Amino acid sequence: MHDYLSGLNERQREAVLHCNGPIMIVAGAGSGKTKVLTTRIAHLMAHHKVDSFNILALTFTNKAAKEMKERVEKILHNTEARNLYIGTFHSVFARVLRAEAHHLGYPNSFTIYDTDDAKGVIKTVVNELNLDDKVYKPNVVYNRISSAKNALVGPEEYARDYGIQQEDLRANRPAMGQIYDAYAKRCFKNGAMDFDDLLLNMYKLLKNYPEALSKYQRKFKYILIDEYQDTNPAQYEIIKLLGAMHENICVVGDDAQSIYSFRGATIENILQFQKDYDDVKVVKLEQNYRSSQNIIHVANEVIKNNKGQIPKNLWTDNAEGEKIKLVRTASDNDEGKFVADTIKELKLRNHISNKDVAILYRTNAQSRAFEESLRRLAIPYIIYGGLSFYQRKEVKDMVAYLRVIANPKDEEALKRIINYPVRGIGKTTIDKAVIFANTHNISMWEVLVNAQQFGFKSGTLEAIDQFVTMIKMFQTELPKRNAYEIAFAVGKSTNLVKELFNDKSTEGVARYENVQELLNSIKEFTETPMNEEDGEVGDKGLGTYLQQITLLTDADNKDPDADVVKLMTIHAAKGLEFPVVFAAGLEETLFPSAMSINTREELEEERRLFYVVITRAKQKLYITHANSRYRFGSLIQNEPSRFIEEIPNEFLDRTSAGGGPRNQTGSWGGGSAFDRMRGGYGNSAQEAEKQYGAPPAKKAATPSYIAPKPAAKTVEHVPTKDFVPSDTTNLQAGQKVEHQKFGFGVVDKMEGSAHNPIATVKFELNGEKKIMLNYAKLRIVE
DNA sequence: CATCCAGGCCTTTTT
DNA sequence: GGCCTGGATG
Repeated sequence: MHDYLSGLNERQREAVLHCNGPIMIVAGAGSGKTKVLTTRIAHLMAHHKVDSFNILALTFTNKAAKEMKERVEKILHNTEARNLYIGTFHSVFARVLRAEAHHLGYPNSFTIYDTDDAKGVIKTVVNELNLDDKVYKPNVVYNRISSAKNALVGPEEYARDYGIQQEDLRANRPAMGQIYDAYAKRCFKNGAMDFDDLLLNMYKLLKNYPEALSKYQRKFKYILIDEYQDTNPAQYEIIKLLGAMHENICVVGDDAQSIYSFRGATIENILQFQKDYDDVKVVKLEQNYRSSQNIIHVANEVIKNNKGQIPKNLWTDNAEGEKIKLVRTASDNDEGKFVADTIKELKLRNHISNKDVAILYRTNAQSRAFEESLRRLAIPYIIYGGLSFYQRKEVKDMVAYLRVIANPKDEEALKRIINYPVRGIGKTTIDKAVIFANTHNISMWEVLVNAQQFGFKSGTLEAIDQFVTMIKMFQTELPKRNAYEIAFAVGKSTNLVKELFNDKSTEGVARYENVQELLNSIKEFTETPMNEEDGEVGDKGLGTYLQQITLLTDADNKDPDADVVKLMTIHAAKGLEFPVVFAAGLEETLFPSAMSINTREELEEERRLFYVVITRAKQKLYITHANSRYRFGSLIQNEPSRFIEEIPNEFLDRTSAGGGPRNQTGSWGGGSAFDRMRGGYGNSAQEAEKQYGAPPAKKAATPSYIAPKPAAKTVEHVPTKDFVPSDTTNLQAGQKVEHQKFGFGVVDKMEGSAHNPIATVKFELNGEKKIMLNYAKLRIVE
């Protein structure tokens, strides 16, 4: 008997001990599924002597993957776990595709486009197809293409599908298929895959290249999948192909926690799994080890309102616990204050640490009020979500250089840096280069390399030549140097780092620090040992690094153990647990979202989301909602969420804060926070000021005695019919000139350098203007 | 060619 | 309330 088995309950042990054949573990919230998964992996290795190289575990987030790996290591007391293939679908497939790229015609240093890059490509092709970008908004198009890919519908299938055509026609977007096709072709030409391509191409690889299929089928003898309820059809088909040889597939999921249908996830996968294999073992984990009885009761009551679930009965041995506190506040700011005050109270009286607390909400925009109130009480916090470190402008700029060096076909990256820092290759030149590239069916990079054949002006040509020479220089260094050395050299010779260093504004300093941090991260990457395998390009090279960082999220850079209050969306909180949870913004139109109340399916997903947030809490759960809040800059009134009514009254402890009548303070911490906040609508601002001090200075309002600056209206001038700009190199004071917009005038004086001459012109209709001759077009009249 | 500002548009949720 | 885009301007 292995001692790691002793901590398991009967069902859990059953799931761990089952070795060969398909198994589905229906794991309720907090029922120890990670424990089961990790123990199962450990058991396969320790007991069944399965080689760690032959186990594949797919997770939903990098965080989950990392945790799983660490826990297996802990159980086994050795470093064998390092060889496991554990990662997100996206990162594991990226790794495979890197090794097999040649089959699909991609370079193995293919770029992975994040959402912004992808939308950039969409903008480009919509433009090139002369379509209206108001109709074909990048967001809309991106989502449509993404859904298609997640359902394994390629551009050809898309064009052929009658139903899809009808949908697009009805939506007044008949050219969607055309855009999809152009987009896919452009990405391929750029040597780039978007997130969804990682799935789609993985599927194509396994489907169309039997030798690749059998290679990975033989490699992955055991496959485990976490958060199975959130997989989409593409992922499903890939798993089916990969597992077809051994059928040792273990999926773990909870239909009640399926919250990613907007990403193409479908619960169907759970039902289909049982149909696809004859002898699926099903194990239900129903005992919850996380939460108090009250919390579990409430969760069960809520989810009961959904139709058609896998029947299960989540129960717990834990203590009854406290009631759920339901708190109404007057405004979103009061909600913030209430939460911050309560946290302070809990720390004081209940010895709760910052890190025990999470504030969870439906939309990222809700974080603002909490940030402000936490800052006022000096409670340290961290926000998950929002921009990943690698999506910040300055970091992305630097990364774009590296991308171009690793994959010069990457047009998005190329466009980003070709004139950054400014080197005189402007929009006109870029547009021209792209058009040349399209008409000659070569990459933009190739146009630049052969620029002299395309008739650029000599100045531009020189700038292009310098740029090309620099990139080429780095490319020759590529085989000899590691990612860090290259990155460091890029920072130096582009002056990028220096430029940021010289910017002493607050943001400038932050930007400089971010780039330094980027360099550190690259260094760390090059110094961390990594398991390499035959046939893999897994090296310390730049390409590997770049592919990896695109798949990192914001959460991956944060220390999960830091003693800070955590703020995040409910989606981001999936799989996590906290002693104290604030579920905020339980209001109609916000939660459930106004976008998701039109069909039963949508509403049920919102309810599952509510279920998820409830079951994150171990001991204390607060549900808050505000009477009114700011949205899009204007104040709106919200009814309490319909989900609140689904909680039986006996589990609730109702209170209001920051206005309205006060009921009872309940059994928690004396309620002094409420006493201080009984301000009500009218004076809550003043009350707050007394408590917290004056709010941070707002931008000073324009004093009323200063008249608003009258906009200097330009008197319209219609240029002479055959307006042709003159050569103004030798323009002298006293000459009469015509300006396209300002009309006729006389040159008053000449200043500026020969490089950048500036003429002061007195116009007949528009007064005196300084005209930069390099840019403005003047016709010399006499 | 680059920068600044006004006005439009937005918000689900994420690898 | 904040971000991005596009037009005006030097």
